[in-house]
Amino acid sequence: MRSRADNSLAERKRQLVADELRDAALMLLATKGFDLVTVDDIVAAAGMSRRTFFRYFASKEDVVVRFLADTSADIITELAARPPAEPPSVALRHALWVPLAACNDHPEHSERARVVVRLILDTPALHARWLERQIEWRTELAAELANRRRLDPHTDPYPRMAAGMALLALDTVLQRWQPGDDEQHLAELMDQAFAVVAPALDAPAASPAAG
Amino acid sequence: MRSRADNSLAERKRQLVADELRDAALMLLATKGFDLVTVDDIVAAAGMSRRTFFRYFASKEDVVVRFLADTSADIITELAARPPAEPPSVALRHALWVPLAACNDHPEHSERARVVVRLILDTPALHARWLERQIEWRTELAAELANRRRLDPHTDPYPRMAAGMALLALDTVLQRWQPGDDEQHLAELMDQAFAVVAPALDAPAASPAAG
DNA sequence: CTATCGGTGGCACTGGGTGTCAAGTAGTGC
DNA sequence: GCACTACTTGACACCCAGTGCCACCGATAG
Repeated sequence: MRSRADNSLAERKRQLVADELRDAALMLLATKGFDLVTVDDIVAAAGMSRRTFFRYFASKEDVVVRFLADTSADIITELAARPPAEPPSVALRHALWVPLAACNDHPEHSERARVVVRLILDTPALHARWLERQIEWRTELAAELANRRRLDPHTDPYPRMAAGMALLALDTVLQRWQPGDDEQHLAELMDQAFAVVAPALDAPAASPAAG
Repeated sequence: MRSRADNSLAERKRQLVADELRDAALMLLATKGFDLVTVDDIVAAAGMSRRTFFRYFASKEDVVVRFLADTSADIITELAARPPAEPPSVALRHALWVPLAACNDHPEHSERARVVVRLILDTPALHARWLERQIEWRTELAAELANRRRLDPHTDPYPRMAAGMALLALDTVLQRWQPGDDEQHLAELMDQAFAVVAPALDAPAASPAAG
């Protein structure tokens, strides 16, 4: 029995089909708008059947959101790899930078990523799915933060809120991402966003009975 | 021509129909789960036609989310009514308390609100719509915060992020809302959540060139 | 050559959501 | 009583997203 994650011929063929569908979908959706493109339009452009599309993507939203989410899955492992003594704001800033750095590695990929970000932020249905995905990251980041500070994630609100603030910073950067921005400008936006939340991220542990 | 917001007989009849649909929907959805109940089930329980349901609610999600969102619409006016000299953390805490206070005014309403909150947090589709609604509040809160501090919301990330942190605090409270909690316990949760974000909310204005 | 296995397409079906139209129900003026 | 108007409702047809099912096809193993 072959694993699903190996590099066999079958697996590469699957990846090829997925890429073809994704490219056709992103091209159509970005140009014509999300709700003006049907799945039939996408599969017609990709030369495949409607049924095949749903074997590779759970929904029409999924093909868009996953394009960004896949590159963002490494933020948790990056946070876990940061030195334990590092202040939370610094560790989180490095972790959240991973997906942006991945985008900037290839300029043409970066440009398409920016267009997809715009599409997501401007389409309510996509924005909702995007936030839904962020909820998962928030939970995982919170678990890692709780582990770092030896806090109980069920009684202490800090880990979950710190993770939420970090993702809020990412959201702010994406919101302000302009067409001409290079990697350095993106880094500046990131620094500005984290400068806002850093006082809360790095604040000493609050007294539990603050009421 | 009559206004849509007046208290005419026709308007009260409309409200009656909307309440009937909402009650039937919430009862079914909360007990059987969101995706195990069809719109046909709801309208059958309410004794109305499928078409009528969609005249009163934009979607199956809408009937659930609006139940909470309607009581939460006043947070912006409350923020605008707070004294200008008040620190952002205090003003926002008071604004975000409005919907929770509205819930606690009537215990039986509060109990149903808690059940609906659970339903939303546990149903991905509903959670996504809920966050989507929060984005609107964030934008309005950000505008009000920018107005308070004489900041340009297009160049300064603070207003939008401060609004996001406040909503993050609300989310944290809702997440930790337990069956037996009275108003005082809810206030404590709120204080704990705002204690985490307060250092960022009330931090002095950062230098624009923080990169 | 055949059995099997993974991928594919066709097809029917459920369910959310919309446009349209005929019918019913008030209120108003005559 | 009658016509006119405004508003609401239900029924029907329709579009589209998403799923279950089955037949088919190509590659590979025996």
